[in-house]
Amino acid sequence: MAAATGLTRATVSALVDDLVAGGLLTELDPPPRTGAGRPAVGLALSAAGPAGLGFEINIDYLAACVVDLTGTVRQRFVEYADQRPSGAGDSLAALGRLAARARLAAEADGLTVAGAALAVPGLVAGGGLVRVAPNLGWQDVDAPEMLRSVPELADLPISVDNEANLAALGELRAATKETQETSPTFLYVSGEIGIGAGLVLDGELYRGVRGWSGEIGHVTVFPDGRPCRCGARGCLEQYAGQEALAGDEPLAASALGIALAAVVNLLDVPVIVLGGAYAPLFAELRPGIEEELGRRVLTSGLAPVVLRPAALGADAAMRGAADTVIRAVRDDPAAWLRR
Amino acid sequence: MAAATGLTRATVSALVDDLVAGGLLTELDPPPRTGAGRPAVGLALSAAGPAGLGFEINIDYLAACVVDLTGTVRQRFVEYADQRPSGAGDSLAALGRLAARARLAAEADGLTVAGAALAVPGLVAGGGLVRVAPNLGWQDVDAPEMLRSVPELADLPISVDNEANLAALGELRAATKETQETSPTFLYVSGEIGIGAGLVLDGELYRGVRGWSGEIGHVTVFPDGRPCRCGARGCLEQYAGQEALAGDEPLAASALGIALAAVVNLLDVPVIVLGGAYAPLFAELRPGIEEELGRRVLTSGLAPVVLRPAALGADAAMRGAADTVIRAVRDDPAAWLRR
DNA sequence: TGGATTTGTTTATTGGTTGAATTATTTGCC
DNA sequence: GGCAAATAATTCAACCAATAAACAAATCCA
Repeated sequence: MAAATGLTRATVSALVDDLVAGGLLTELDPPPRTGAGRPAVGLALSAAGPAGLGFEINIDYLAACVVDLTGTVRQRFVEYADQRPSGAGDSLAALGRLAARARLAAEADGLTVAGAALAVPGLVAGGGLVRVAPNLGWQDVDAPEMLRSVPELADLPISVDNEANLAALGELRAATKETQETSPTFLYVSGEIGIGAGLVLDGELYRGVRGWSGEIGHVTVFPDGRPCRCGARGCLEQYAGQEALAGDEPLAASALGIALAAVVNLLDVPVIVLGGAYAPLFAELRPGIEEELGRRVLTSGLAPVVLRPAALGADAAMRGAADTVIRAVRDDPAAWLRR
Repeated sequence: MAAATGLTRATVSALVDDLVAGGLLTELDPPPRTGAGRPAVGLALSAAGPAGLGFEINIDYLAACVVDLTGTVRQRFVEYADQRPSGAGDSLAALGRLAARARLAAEADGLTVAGAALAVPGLVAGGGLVRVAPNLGWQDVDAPEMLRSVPELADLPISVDNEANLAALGELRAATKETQETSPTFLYVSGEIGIGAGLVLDGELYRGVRGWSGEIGHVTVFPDGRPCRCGARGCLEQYAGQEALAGDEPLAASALGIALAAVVNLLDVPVIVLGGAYAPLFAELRPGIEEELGRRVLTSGLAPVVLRPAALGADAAMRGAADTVIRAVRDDPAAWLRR
């Protein structure tokens, strides 16, 4: 570690001692074999320290999970039920109960939940206010406030973010764990009734100046095409949204390919992850998308764009939500130790 | 400054002393009036310290300039001549002579040129190799190597970058100076024979993983439209490139608007700057572009996209190039003091 | 078993920041 | 004109985190 950071061994020792004492790191009991010389003490993120509570509310399910520092899912609760008739109050109350169960189970397991984050399929303003979630029928819902009224969650900092953004973060965590790459760049595309995207640039989610990035569903594919509920014509959503997919649409893959080619031409994104309803359809969609990418991406001859399905499936958003909590601890461990 | 940085006045004093001694800052002679109490010593970036040498090679001109720490252009040389028949060797030799004149004039004026950067209308690989500059007829030209063979430039670090990227940096500098905003987000679009773009996110140029970002000219506008030299159909370049503009094209503004709407939907970019050949045509292009943006950007009802012409005109790229040198000094002044 | 090798700890030292006190220079009021 | 209040800059001892170098510990290999 000293070699990797440029600090002296003494400094690293002092810092590591603090982190071990604070429960963020643990020393591995069978020390790793390192060859000649005194064996190094193995270090790993602690599985007993702070944890993140992530939850998601979507059209047909509620879900909550607790993820520890190592990225392992320690608790996972899913409740399938159509949320559209419920209204925000009932949905959030039910989600609160689910989350409370997850938290209690995790703390019985020795974890300390450091915070919570909620994924919603809609536009979220700063402060966690859900501006509008069209498919849930929500408008201006103060989700953190309502969740905090559950006694078991009252003391937690609760943040809210868009489902596609958090799913992208979930996939980011999965990708950095899988490959060794520390700061990958990719676009996560979530096909639901609408189409959202989360853009990860150099290992960081790019939310846009006002948090309105990722609206790939309203990128124009056919300028004079079908009218969209947004008022424009030819939006991607009309050709590759869930309704279009259900209607045996030959245009879905091609339309996606055209829109994704624009993203790659603009941003030089080397990897595209297909999630939501696209994940199970990956095999069928792939050829059509790749054909358009190959044709329309200027640099496709130099390096082809990699296309893959979401590694976490439907859990991506909830896992990403939990990960935002973990990430906050990891980014400033001293703040956690001072608490 | 102590209040702004959170450091103590003692610390700020010590650091400022170093910067003044090193010629990076100067104390203002008539101290600014601050009200009651002992007047503060005014500080400003030194106009006599390190400076950046920026140059540009384009189809019909060569240009070089020297910009000081304050952002003021201290020397500016432009030589109009068609570079297409010249070949890379002759063009770079002529540019080298121009740059040498600029440097000597600047140093006679008390400046120390800290480095140089070159803007080219083409794809640049890491290390400054110009992969391809289609409109100059260049292929795999080691521009830094050839420029360093000019004796007056031999000792300078020379970098090379794409014209649109550097022009975006030039506009960034102009925008931060104009408004107080420290890290603006905008897209700079350069209309030349091809169409390039430089994307500035939160005050930083985003080059893409492999440096291939900004290829907005090959974003699809009409999927089954005109064939493009890149092999695809319906690329923006075919409708809003310089040739299309010259041909009295009613589609140029609308096509641009469609492509720009995609950028805004994806990235939530609040400002778009039109440069290159678009700058003088701004008034004509604006209504058509704004119409499409209003229609196709999902959040245009919440906050309209701001459209403006390039503040620096044709000098943007060269100024941006010089600014990269200045920026390096500003980002790590200690390195400059240690030199 | 002993030397080579690598890791971890101890120790005095250093360099940069802090905090409090001090000095300097103005404005505004009587 | 003089004095108080306000603000800025400097000085200096104390502190803290990181360093460097020496030392101790634990392994491998001959």
